Amino acid sequence: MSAANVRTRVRAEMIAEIKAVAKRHLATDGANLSLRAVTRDMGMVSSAVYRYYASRDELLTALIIDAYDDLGDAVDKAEGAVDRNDHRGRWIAVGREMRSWAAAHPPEYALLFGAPVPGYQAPQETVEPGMRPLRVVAAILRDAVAAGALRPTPGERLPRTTREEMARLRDELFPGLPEPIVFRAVTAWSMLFGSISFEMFHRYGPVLADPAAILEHQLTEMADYLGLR
Amino acid sequence: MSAANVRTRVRAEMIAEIKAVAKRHLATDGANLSLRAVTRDMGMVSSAVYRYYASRDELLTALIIDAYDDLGDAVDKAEGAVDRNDHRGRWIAVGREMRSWAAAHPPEYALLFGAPVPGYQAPQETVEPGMRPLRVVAAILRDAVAAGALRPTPGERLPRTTREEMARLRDELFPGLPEPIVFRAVTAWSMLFGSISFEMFHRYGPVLADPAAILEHQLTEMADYLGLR
DNA sequence: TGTACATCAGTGAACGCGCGTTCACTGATGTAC
DNA sequence: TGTACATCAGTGAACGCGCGTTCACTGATGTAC
Repeated sequence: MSAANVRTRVRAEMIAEIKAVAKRHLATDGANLSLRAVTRDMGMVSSAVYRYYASRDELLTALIIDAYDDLGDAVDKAEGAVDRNDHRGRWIAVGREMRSWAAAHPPEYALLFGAPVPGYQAPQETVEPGMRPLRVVAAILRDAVAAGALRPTPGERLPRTTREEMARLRDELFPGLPEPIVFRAVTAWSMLFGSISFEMFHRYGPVLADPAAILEHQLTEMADYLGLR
Repeated sequence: MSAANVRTRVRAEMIAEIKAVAKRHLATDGANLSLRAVTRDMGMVSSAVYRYYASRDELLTALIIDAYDDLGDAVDKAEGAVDRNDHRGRWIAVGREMRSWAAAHPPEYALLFGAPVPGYQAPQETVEPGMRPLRVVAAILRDAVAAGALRPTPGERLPRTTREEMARLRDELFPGLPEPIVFRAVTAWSMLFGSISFEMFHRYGPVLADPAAILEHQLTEMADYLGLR
């Protein structure tokens, strides 16, 4: 309750407002977000934002991290609500929630998963929050293997470079999983993003009537592919 | 050889040069392509470009159509080189060529398949060239069905809305194919784009050593999934 | 083949707008004694 | 509790740059007779 806390709190509120306004601008401007436009909306002078962010890129980074965390929280929550032994249901919950979140936050989705912003290099600190959903998938597969609930993949032979790649990925993300399963996880994950991106970026041509239903079915087919039962 | 042809030819060359320079700029500027920068590179005054394109968006549209056609040609050529009865090989050739083309033209890939350019609405004339590769896939599946070379998909029940959606898609793109096969084609296609986009937009985190090999294996798994033998 | 006229490409200046960032400043808020 | 000083948020002007598009113009190229 010290006096200092007032200034600190006001500062936190300002940061929150800047980000909120900036998020609204993402919707129309995409990645060429304008600091001046943001401050204009807030009734401030453009230079004032430099009390909070050292540059436009720093604000962009903050928005990216926020978005990844928001997505990560949503996925955690959705997946956490499913019975731990229902590995198939957990996987589907993750995919379904990824799509729901994207549909609810199109500009953020584009920012995180669309083409990189020209001239902007995402700093290291964005990497870890970006991995959260995939880590959840890794945990599901790990649990399934531990419970003996993963149908073995048909004895397939990965090419050597690919197998090494998957081993590397396992060490980072999928501890303890055999390479072919890591491989299938990557493939299913690609499918998920391809499908969501098609919908979000309107690449299906004519608008689909019920993209959620389509994804739902795709997720069950990918569950089979992953060997989840 | 009439005199008029000279002016016409020069004009065509100018258009080609404008597009070539604009393509180079796509690489650095992405979708916020600048007409002034293009004309500057050509040693022209900025207003001169209006003799060739009525607006920046018109130039963007021309670039998009060119890119779709370039991709379409590449896919046609790659797929056409495979034995007609090797349906599996034809599918793999399509996917492989899509990736090669993307890897060779990252800015064009981002333009076609990344997040939509803010404030730019792709006109109708870009739709048809954009469908070309998927039409090739449709032809492969049609041939495979006609040759009795498609393993039947396990008797799966699509949800009603999804089945209707697939029937609609069939009428547009996949004449004569049963809904479950259309569905699997859409899913495999999503996987392909997800995988290419992950690579092109650097969403795999650390750079992969051999993304082409990974995609190759993914394509064979998707061939199994499609029922191609 | 030569001449008068029409077409068209490219110029240069301008309009009106946008942007990120810096800097010296005012005035309010917080801290130390 | 009151006062002197330090911190910090926000201002307003400016720098130096970018952009798309319009417009009246010059001069070269092409066409009709």
